[in-house]
Amino acid sequence: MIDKKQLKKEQIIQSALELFAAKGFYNTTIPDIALAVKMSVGNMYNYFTSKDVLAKEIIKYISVYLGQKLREINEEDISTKEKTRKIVEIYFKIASLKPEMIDYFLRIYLSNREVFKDGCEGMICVNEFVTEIMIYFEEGVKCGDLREQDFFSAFGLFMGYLGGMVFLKGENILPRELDAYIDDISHNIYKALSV
Amino acid sequence: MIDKKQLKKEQIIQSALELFAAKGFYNTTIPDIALAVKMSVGNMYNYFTSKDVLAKEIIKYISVYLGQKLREINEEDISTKEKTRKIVEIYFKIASLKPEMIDYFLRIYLSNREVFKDGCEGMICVNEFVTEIMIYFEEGVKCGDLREQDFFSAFGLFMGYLGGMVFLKGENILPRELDAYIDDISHNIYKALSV
Amino acid sequence: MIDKKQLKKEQIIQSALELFAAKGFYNTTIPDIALAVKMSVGNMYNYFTSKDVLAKEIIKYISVYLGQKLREINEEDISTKEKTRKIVEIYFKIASLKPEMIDYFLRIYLSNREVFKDGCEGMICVNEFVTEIMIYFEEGVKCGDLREQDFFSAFGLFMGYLGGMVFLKGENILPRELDAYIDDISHNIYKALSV
Amino acid sequence: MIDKKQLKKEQIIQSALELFAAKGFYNTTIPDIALAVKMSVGNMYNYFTSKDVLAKEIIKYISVYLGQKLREINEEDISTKEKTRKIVEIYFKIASLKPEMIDYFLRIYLSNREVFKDGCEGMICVNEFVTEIMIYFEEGVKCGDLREQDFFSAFGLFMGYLGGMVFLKGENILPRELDAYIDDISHNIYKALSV
DNA sequence: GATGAATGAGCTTTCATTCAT
DNA sequence: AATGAATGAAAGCTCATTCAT
Repeated sequence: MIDKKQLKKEQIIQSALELFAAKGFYNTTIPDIALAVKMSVGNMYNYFTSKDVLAKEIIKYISVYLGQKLREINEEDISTKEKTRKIVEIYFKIASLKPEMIDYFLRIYLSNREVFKDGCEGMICVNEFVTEIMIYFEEGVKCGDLREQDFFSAFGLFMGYLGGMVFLKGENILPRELDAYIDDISHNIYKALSV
Repeated sequence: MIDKKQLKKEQIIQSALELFAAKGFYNTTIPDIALAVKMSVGNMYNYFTSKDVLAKEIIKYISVYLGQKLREINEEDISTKEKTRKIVEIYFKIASLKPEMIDYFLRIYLSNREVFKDGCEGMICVNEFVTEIMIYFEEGVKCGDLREQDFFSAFGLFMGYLGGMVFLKGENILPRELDAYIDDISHNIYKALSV
Repeated sequence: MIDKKQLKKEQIIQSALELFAAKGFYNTTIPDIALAVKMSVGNMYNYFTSKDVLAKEIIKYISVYLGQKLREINEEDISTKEKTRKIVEIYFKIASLKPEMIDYFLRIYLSNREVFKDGCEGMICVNEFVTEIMIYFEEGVKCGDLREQDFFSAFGLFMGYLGGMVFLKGENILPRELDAYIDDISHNIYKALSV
Repeated sequence: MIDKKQLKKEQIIQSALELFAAKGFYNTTIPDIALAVKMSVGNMYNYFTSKDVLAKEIIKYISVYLGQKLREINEEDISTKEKTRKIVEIYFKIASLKPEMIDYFLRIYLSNREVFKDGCEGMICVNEFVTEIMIYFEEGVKCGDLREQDFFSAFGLFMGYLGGMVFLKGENILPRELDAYIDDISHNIYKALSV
């Protein structure tokens, strides 16, 4: 019983995620989502008390997903340089295979402050994801690979860079596929952060 | 006479820019803007044929403004390293003094594709700005300071990084002022891009 | 359930028909209609996707209604002369008892081309009605009562004449009631069309 | 001086007539008309105190024009039968050469009661035109060609028929040109009205 | 849990008319 | 006479949310 409800919830999250990422938060209506999940509009509200709440649950869902992927890399016994590359790889892989996730992160979560204002202050809703980047960075520093510096500067570099590239890709501005940039980008990042 | 109309237009652009950046495109209404310019709703449409058109004029206005600032740096007779630092400085300075400009760029222009779809394809509406970054990069390569690589990879690094930092600042996540990061960031960028 | 929705739809059609006929298409607002049906504005759009669509459904509704009345006359086993008179009679009867129908036909449907342009090309939306006039005419020709001539010439005479009279009545120009003209008019029409 | 103003007025009437006939009363704006006359919106109001007043002046202008054409026929020394034909001919000729006039009559004047309600009661604004039809009819009766009957019945036949044909033509429903129907129609009308 | 009709506030846009110049 | 910026009321339509069933 309880599992069934959880399952429905995740179906809604997945469909809403795709629609929000594709059309934007304000251009996606609850009826749109209900249609996609093949559920009545009214019933949607038995699972999420409002559109905003749904949006917040989605970003948490994404954070957990991405955090999990990063954790797997962090747990590997490889050099910081290799980790750096693997993170770039997985980020671009997700951007290719599940573009709605990265898109949601960049275009919905980062850009609609008013929606996430209450309940996602600071990094509450992307906690799992940020934590893994933090671990990557701190371990890199600890083992002497990375230069000690303000974490946020490193975080901004890493995430801003990757996000920027996905943005450019989304605008059809990049002349090549994302994968083609993996070498350049991981090289640049490691070069910037290393001692 | 003709000047007066142009002046009013710029007043609208400035007010709308602030409101859009502060509250988002869909949460800013034409009546909101009209109120801010002390003008009737109907009269707004004598200056801009639609809300979308206004949004597009704003991004062009910003692009010209930022482009001009960057051009001044590009025209200085200084090393690439110094230019890199000056660009970071000016970007953060604008983000502090006219935060609505960078916010508009990041949260309105980059995130509401549907609004800018027609008329701002590719980089049409941010042309002036991008061009200057391109000049910075190509001259850096030419004089042997920067490593030759795909421009977009370099562009993504530079702009993604700076944008990311402003985002973090906007979320009140950064423990220090933006200025405090200038050293780290310009160092990181130059290190990443240099030969 | 399904019947209930259909019923509401017809209530809207009836109320809108009356309002459009009385005040014109552009002077009747959706709020006006909603008020008349005691329904919220928003809910109106659960029944008709736009004001134009509503207008088109109304003309089809009228066409079916009038067509049905004419079919009953066509199916009677009487002379063409008698049929002619009965058609004039029923037309004037409807113009008296349900004046909104004829008014809608003459003043809304015929006069607002732009509204009916898409979806009511040619005679699509008044098909049932025109068909019966065609049957009346062709049978009259076949049995030797009516002169063979271009159908549209006969149609224009019949419908233009009746419409013209209702117009004059509507303008309070006619000195007598419509019924008082039945003899003259059916005589004139039959005289004009007969061999 | 006074002539110049009168001239401008007629230019406005002509342009407005075309626009109203083509796009309808409510879809033609004062700016539209001003543009067509190459005059400022504000100045329009020095010639006509309101859009409604303009519409009324136009119908009077048309009535005078059509009345004049009919008077010429009425003054000819020909049989009623020939007059009937000539009236049909001139009506169709105008419908071909100056379609905006007949269209205005049928689609603007007859269909937008609310606009002409005050100031064009009864037949005030189409007086010249109706008068000539009346003269045609009464002279026809006097000389023994036409059957004595209620004038409005005859008027409705004549005008309803001709208007109906032009309507059908306007809807692209008629398979042939209007001229091709002149024989049939004048025959039908004369047959209907003659003794 | 499930349905979808119902609500109503709110949005963008239009336009006849006015008025300062 | 002439201009066209300015006004502001009102329109069509949307949509998050509620609620009777």
